[in-house]
Amino acid sequence: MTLKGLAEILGVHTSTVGRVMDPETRHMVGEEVAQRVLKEAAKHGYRPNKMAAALRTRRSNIVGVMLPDITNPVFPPILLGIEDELRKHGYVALVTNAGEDPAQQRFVVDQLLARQVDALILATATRDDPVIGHCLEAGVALVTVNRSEDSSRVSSVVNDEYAGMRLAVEHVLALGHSQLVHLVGPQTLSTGHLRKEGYELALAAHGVARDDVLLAECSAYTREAGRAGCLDALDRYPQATAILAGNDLLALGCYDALRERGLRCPEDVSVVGHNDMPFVDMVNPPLTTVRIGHHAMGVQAAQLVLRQLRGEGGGQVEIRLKPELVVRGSTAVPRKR
Amino acid sequence: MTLKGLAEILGVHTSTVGRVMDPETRHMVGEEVAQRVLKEAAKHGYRPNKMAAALRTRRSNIVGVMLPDITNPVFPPILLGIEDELRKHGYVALVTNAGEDPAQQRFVVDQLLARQVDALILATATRDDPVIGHCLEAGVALVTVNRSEDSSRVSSVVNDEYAGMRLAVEHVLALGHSQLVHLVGPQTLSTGHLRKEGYELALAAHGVARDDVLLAECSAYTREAGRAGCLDALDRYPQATAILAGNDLLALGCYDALRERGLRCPEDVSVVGHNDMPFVDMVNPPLTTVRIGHHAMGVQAAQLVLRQLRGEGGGQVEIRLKPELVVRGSTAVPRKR
DNA sequence: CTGAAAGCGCTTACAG
DNA sequence: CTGAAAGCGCTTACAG
Repeated sequence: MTLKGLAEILGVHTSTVGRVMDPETRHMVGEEVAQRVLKEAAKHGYRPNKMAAALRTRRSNIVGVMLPDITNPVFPPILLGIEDELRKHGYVALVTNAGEDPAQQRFVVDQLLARQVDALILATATRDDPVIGHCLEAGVALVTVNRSEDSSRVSSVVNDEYAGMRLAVEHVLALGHSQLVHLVGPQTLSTGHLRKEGYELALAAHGVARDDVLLAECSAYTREAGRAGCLDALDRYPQATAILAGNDLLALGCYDALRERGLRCPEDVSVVGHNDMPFVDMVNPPLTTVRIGHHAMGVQAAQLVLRQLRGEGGGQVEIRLKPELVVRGSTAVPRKR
Repeated sequence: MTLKGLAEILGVHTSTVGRVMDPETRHMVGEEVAQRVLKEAAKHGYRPNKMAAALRTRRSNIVGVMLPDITNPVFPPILLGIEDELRKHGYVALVTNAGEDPAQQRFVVDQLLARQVDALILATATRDDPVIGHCLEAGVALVTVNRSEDSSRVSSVVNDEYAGMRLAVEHVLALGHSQLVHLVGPQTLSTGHLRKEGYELALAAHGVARDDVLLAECSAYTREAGRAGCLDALDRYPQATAILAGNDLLALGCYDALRERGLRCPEDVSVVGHNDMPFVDMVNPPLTTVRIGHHAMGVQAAQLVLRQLRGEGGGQVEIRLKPELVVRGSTAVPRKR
């Protein structure tokens, strides 16, 4: 059933029916006519075609969301936050998984743009992201979530990574550890980079000598990469008693590596994660980690992009959420040596 | 940039440009003209407006996907499977979280329909689902994934729940357990209902007396409900040595409950889950569970709905995937009593 | 308060 | 091989 169809049945003009269907313009129509229209529409289960409306108004009320991997447990809560907030304002999210490959991401962005999204929320940003340039050229409203670019050409909502790493460092220092290794996440990502800097900054603030700032690289935020990175760290720094992992997935990989080497956590080595993703309180041992407000991050990202759409500019901003330390069983006083 | 804009620049008719843009009709246009059009389009970064095309052709190439809760780790892999398959065929998924409330789900379905989705994949189905009736009335292509209705008015892709429960039952029986409790999931859902039946059937097949078919109900598939259900089971059946949980979340709730009661798993009580969701191999103890092919389920659901869209009817079907038992540390020989 | 008309950006049957 | 025209279902400036 269409506007035209209803109009014919009712013997009025389509524009009259159209005005009744929109609460904003309903008052322009006589009360009696409006009631007849409404009744007839309900009778036929009339559902306005939003695509046609979008074509006409050049507003789809759709926000595209690009994720690197929905299977990574940090993203569902972010997505939930985005959706909750968008829905409140009459928007929907068009979510797609694009992986980490820029070519594929570009393709996905083009798909989203071809579908006339009003704005884009990217959870895929790298520190120097060619895809973002592409989006900017297209002139869509744009916000980055969870990760940010180094340049500030686009607004973002992120965790305060320095603060998070400082919490982790101070926790193990307070326990009495002096030989810490940071399992560094991908340096192409702001999270990996800033956590590394945060680690170095926190150690410096506590007067730790440069030579005692131990690092081991992980190629990706995966359990497997964490295992490899941890094995490497154990080889190179046998003196280490605490591992600060770049995220929880890496921390779980550490568990694998420690088990392989016959080391116990936390008796031999303490481990701290990052994210507090679901169920890390159930692993063995329960993971001490830095909790990031992923849902809130999604909400803020949606609000930010909506503000852009309303033209409430105010320039590029970066919104940083404060993380929180969650102490569980994977950290303890260091072993005697 | 639009077709019209390009046509004006090139001095040809919009329909000519349109024909060039579509690979299917490109051959209708002279080689030389086609090349000029393509070059000009590339130069302006022309991106066809799919909404306009959808309006005209009455085909959006969008499939709506409704999930109860993206935060539940079983859904991301399903979603990934759906997206992978849809993308191959030029479709995109419009994913929304709707929770378990039918009124909210109805609202969400209406949103999706208003956005002109060609088809719907529901991961929210209940055994008798009013929302499905609503979808059917609207006349969209429709498939149910992971869960199914009791009536067979709609095609579905599900796990073979009887087979899964039989694997679980035979595993603990083989270990020597004789007093099993099944932590029953919600009976409004096909998964909860069929796993319960599968449990009863498997026990019957092994000649277990009716009085030894122990059950405890859980109100939802959550860790908290699993804890409550397990506590209840421990009170009512102190003789039980093995718990077969309706899903992994319930199984994790059992871990909480057992810990509260000072019982060890698997020494005092064995626990089997269902789903093999991510990271249950890392909990303490690693969970023995029934692995369900969620990604494959998503792929099949997408294929099925695409087949419907192509008009390859063949009536309503139910595709059942075979589960697989994954034995880990949460099951062992029963304690001496 | 209501109607007539134009147009959003495409696609496609019909001509030539 | 190319063009002219109609129309998908809306919205909205303009009349009356």
